[in-house]
Amino acid sequence: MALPSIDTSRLDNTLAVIRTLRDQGPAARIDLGALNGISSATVTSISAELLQQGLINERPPETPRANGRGRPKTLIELDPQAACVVCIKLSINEIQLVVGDFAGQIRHSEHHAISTLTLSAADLEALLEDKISAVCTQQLRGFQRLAGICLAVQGVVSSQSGTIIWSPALSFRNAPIAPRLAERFHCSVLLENDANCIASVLAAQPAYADCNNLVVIMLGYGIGMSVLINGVPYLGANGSAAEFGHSKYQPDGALCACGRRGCIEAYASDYALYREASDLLDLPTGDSAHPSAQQMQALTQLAMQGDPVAQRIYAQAGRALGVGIANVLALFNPDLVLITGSGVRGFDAMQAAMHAAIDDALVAELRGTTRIESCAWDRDMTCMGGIAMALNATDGETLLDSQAKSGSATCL
Amino acid sequence: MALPSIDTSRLDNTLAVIRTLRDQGPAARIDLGALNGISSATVTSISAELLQQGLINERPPETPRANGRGRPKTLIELDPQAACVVCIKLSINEIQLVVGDFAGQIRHSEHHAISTLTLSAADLEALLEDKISAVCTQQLRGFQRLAGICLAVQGVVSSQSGTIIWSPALSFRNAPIAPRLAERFHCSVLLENDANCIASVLAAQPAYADCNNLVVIMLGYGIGMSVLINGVPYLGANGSAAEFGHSKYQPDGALCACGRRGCIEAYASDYALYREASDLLDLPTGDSAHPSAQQMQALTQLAMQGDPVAQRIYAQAGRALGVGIANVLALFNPDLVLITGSGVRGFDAMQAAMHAAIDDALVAELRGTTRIESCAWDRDMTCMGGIAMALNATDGETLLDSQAKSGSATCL
DNA sequence: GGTATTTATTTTAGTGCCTAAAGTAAATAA
DNA sequence: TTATTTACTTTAGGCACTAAAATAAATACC
Repeated sequence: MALPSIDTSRLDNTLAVIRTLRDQGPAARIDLGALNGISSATVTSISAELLQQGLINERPPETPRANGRGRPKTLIELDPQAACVVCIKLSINEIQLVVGDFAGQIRHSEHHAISTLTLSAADLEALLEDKISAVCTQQLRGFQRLAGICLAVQGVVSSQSGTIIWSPALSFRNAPIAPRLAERFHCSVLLENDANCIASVLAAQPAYADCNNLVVIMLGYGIGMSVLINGVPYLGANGSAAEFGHSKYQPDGALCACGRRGCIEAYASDYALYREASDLLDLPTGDSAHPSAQQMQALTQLAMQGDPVAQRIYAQAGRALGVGIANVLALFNPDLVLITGSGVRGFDAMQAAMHAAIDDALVAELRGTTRIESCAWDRDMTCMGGIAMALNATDGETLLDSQAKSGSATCL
Repeated sequence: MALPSIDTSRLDNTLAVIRTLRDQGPAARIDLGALNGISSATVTSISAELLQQGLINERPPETPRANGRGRPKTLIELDPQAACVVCIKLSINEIQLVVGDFAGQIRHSEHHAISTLTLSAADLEALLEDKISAVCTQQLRGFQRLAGICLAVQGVVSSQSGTIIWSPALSFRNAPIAPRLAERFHCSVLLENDANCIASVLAAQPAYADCNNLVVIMLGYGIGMSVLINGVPYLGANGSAAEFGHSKYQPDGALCACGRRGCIEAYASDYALYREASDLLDLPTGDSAHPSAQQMQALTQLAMQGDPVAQRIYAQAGRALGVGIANVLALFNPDLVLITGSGVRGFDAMQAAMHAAIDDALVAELRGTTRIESCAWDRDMTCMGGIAMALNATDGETLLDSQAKSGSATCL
């Protein structure tokens, strides 16, 4: 039972104003009131505090006056320097570091090739500390504070305890990495599944704004999923919810990277497709258990050009994906299933078989009104989502902190 | 984005007091404060209003004084007469009507044998109106108001629109029944899936109180499921979430009542078990497509007594159930999966195969810490849950209503 | 039996947050 | 220059809460 609490309306309203400014950009007090269902008098009061705390700025009036008569609006905007967050994406053999400012804009991005599978837990911790320190020294001049760090990891993570339970990028398990970093950098550290980060970005797009139940499936080396219920990632009891890739297509079917048989991932992931294909087709040589983007590109192209063997392999993947999605529809009944990730490059070759499998598996009543769509992907989306989530998670702290020192400016 | 709202704390706190009294029985103001995180001064104020509105009563002090010194507690309790709700359970060839009072106690229960599959939508509406009217006339004397009606239905329902989308008990589809009844009886009508009602009852039990993510699987003629996330049933976009019975075991497998192939239900439901068994075993004659409790009892008994054919059939059902549960674990990662329903009578015969299938399907990291348990079932649980849900849903209205007439007593 | 002590409830005084309405500011239109 | 329009700020008042004081109703102790 939810405890009915003391009045938190001032905090709620202040956070709502900050988030509206972040999502929609500079806005007038009267509009902030309308958007958030509060009176403009209250916005005046809130914005006076935020100004005093240095979290927002008033925009100078535009010289070429906007349309309409009456007193012109005075726009307020987040002070980008008020805080910053760092997002680190950890994937197989690569880490990406991104810095975002208080207004949610990306300020800096860097990639590092690292053979992640050879790291020990201590190595990873040292590596991350090192990279984050370097970014702090080089990129965070002028920011009032480092509000938080988001670690976006492929695999199963426990956000609550900040533990990486199991990641395909790492050879060790159960690493409580977030508390370590939090202690080292004196800020809150958010540990997130990469699919949840991407889903948060997608959910913020106007085209998907009306989806209260959104499922995002990420095709790539592995297969990930995120379920957003009213915009919030569904995590389950210990963070291993939404493991679509390891739901079943065929009991006793193909071997999966997890060690079990018949997982969707064992049919429709990059490594599964390439495993099937490499014996039968003339494809670029290389580590066929960890196919590169070039290798996958070659395979996809064969299917697109009509090669029957490649087409058969993609159709099989589509069927597995379709049965998996049918289960997702039956169990989650989402408004929308969005398929993305680097693997969407081959989606056209899977699509027909996938839809056939879904129609075959479920009667219309259970398919419901769920839309199933694919969506373009780029590799920066994860960190954009991580930045947004880290800011959201730390706004309360930032507020408290700036109330405490209330104006006495200290820089990093 | 959630709109930060005007201050609803008085309403929240009042509802919290009412619910605490319903869940825990009579309580003192000071305890109500402690339980809900509000001051006893506030409870005094709230309870004064509720007394004036006739929703609660003060208990006379107990004559043999309780232990301890100091001023004795004055217990307040819900006035059972302040309101009542009716729950109707609609299942194959039977409807049950139950009356509950404002304190959540069952006051009356009746069963009617009805051949539900021959009803038209209009017939059903007329039937329900008739039965509810009769109950109102005979059973609701003395209650201040009929706060609401809960219709608990097997199958897919849209709670939002009050439409029965698809039920195995009915031969028609898409019946907007709830608005009709609401109009007829001038009260709010809640349409719920039967599994959600049962899950609500189970979730309220102290043994399962710490489960934020609870999955309840109902074995019976069909197979139903309810997912409770923080105590609230997860409904999905149009109410067809948690259709575990129609998630897949084997693409192109056994034929299901839904018309598709390979559903879990096509292996582990009563009709599936009996279909397999009736050709091979000497079982009571009768409609083997809709086996009775007696028929199922006979089949279960054979398996329990060691009949190898019956055991093989139950083991197969267990495997299907296991694969289905593995998918549920991968996708929902609940704290607890509770297996109940009339079909638990045969659970012992399925259990070993089920656990083997789960272990086979999922690595330990994905099985996580989920407990999988079975739990006894009785046929009144659905309506108990319906009563509880209806009361919860209508407390706000009851409050408003009694504020409006504020003391001027009118009886039904 | 009469006080002291303990515990529960009610009353009082004060705070925080919000809103509507009135007042002020800053523009354009006439 | 004045009227009108629109945005923002100030004022006055209300509601809900809490802490602390006051009151109530018991038991414990002498």
